[in-house]
Amino acid sequence: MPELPEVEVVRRGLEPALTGATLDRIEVLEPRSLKRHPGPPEDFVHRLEGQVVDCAIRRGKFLWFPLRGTHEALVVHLGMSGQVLLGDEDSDFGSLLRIRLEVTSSQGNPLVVGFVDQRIFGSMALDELIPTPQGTPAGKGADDGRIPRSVSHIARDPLDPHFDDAAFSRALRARNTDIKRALLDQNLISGIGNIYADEALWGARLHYLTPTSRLTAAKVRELLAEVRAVLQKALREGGTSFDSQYVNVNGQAGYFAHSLHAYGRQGTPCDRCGGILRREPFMNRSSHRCPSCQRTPRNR
DNA sequence: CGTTGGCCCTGATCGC
DNA sequence: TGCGATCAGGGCCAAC
Repeated sequence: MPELPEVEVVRRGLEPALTGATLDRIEVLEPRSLKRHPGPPEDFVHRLEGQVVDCAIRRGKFLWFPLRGTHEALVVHLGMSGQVLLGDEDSDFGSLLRIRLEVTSSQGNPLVVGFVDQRIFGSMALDELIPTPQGTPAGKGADDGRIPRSVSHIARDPLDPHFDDAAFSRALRARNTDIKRALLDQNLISGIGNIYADEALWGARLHYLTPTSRLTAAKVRELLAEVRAVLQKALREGGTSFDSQYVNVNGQAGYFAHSLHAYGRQGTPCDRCGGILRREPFMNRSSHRCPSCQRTPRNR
């Protein structure tokens, strides 16, 4: 479940179950799901077994779980198709189950966490926590500034109270690229993927190829407001689910797909002006826009 | 340095 | 029904 709202839904599902939980037994069914882990699967398993999870933190689309009394964390990224499901020893997580974690909750209840991932673009890893210069909470659910080394290059996300709007605006406008590529650059602003980029650009009436250098500070503020509005609304509706692939920790789908204005709506009328929405190739994926209220920018 | 294209994967679905 | 082509919501990194 890739973008910020879907990952936050997962974090909120895991937080009460895993805070204070002990990792009893770990089974790696697909070693490629550990591609971010620096050692072999046995190393991952042995270093993790017996550890206690302290909390559940998210920055952008990355999740991590600091381990009590250590400077390490279990890092989770869902990639394009990852799910984290909660169950018990009788749960059948299906043939796409890649990693299985047996835990005992802080209440003493046995639980099983299933990491399911069709495309194996997602992964789990054990990583060192390093301090950030500012020391402010590193992400949602954090109470200190420590962050996994492998996540430290990821920018804060727009729902983070420490996200710096003015610095973002300056950095964005200094770039020599188009606005959608910039919105998808997790080193500049994190948590936005193809769906919410298209939705925010529709909201701000911006074509995805608009050069960032042409944006005024006021337009960036407007865009940022649209980004936040769409992310928050999606979060309230439990995220976007097109199929059974994008679900919360209990396997349930979100409702935001009903609220989309642009993504996946090619051929249907724009909710704002009635123009027929288009889907166009972009960066080996696709972009969705209204041809009349998101006009193609003039060259230069 | 910043920017960009290509690539990593599997499985569901579509069109012939 | 069979089968190849196409597509999927992400991130990394080599090459420029």
